[in-house]
Amino acid sequence: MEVIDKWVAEFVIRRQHNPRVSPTNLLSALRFGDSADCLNLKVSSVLRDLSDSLIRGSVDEGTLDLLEILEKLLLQQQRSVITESHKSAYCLTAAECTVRFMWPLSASEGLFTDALERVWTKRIGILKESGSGLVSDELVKWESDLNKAVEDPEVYQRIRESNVRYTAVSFLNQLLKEQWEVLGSSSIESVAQRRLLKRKAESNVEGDGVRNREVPNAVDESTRRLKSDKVDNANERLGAGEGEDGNGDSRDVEGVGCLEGDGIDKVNEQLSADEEGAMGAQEQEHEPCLDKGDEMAARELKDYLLEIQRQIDPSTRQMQEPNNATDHSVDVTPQPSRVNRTRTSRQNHIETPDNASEKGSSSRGTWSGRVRPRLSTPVPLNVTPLRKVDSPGRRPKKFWTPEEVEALREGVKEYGKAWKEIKNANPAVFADRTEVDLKDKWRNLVR
DNA sequence: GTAGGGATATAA
DNA sequence: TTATATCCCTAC
Repeated sequence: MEVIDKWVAEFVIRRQHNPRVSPTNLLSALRFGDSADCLNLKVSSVLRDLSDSLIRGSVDEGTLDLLEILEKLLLQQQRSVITESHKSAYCLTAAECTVRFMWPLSASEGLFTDALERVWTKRIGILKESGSGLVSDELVKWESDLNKAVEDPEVYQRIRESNVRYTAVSFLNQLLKEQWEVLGSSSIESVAQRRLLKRKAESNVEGDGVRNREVPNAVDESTRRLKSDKVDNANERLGAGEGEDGNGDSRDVEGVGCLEGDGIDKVNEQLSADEEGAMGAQEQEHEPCLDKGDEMAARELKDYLLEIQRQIDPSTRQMQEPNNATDHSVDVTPQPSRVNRTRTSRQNHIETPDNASEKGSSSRGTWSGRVRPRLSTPVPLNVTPLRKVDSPGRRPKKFWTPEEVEALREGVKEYGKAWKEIKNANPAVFADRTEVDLKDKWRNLVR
């Protein structure tokens, strides 16, 4: 069952931000060891935490912790070269952790010198002693400039007015994109894709008896690696899309990368493309290696996860709503089998309560071409709420984006605490914010 | 229009 | 239970 445990953990960690699931806690709860075969899982966990931090708009010393942990994990994976995006993300995040305390007009006031000591002298001092690859020339230059800022008001002002946060977020996003691509698709999704491809191939054989011979695609390769890994449990590796040299196949990355793109929808696109051809010869050769029981269990687990997610997780449903303010939202809505849907319905489909219930009703039939495990239909409780929960008069909670925070800081610098003027000066940025929101946020920022 | 306290939701 | 972020209400 250990294999299935890992598949589920990997799948849950890699899916869209879920405030109910902490990747770190999940790994701890499932009590995976520190063996090398769990490294990909741990890397996924750190990337998920980083991604969640960015979704929350957090670029802080917790981000530095995650970047340091990521470096250690990558080194354990024998990836001896730390990428430039990793170095730059760390450098700019460290800078942001200091610059954020530069709001007083001079270095002698506020918490700037405290932050300088905490982040650069202590934290980065330890990094230097350990010979960390995160200590770059850029980092050393920033350290020098920030130390100069303590004595030189001009340097202080120059750094104070720079938009470090934006650059830090850009590098963090770049780092996440690169690392997710290296990890490739999750094990469960790889097996699910392969199963669907196989079914399609079988139907082609039954239909016309002619098979096109085609070079096995990245999905096949992922599955092959997964299956061979299963045979050799001691060396089992997750992240089936990763190549032997750590560089994922480009087609795999683009078509099957499951997180920061369109998730499962991209998987379907990959399937769509592959379905135009037929299964390659190697596909047949590898088939006997995978235990049927595990294969079916993996598929059922995936179905369960998606269904449970859709049925009981309001936060996820909110993520799936169109026009969500969060750019990072990923559509993980289970798509009906291509056999049962048209291209236009897929391309033009917009999630609404009506068609959501329509999907619910279809759960009694087949999904992805097979019988889906039944879940009892949730019955709304007919009780009087003890207190209001998001009453009609209350706006939905909307977290501040880095752009809004930056605009607010700039506004305070220019107009002081004239919230109305700040809002009017940035009508586009603060379109969804009242002047009271600005005041509340500023109160929160200076706490 | 702004400040401050309270209510609510969520994560640790 | 506590801390934090966001939203709401009300006094000035």
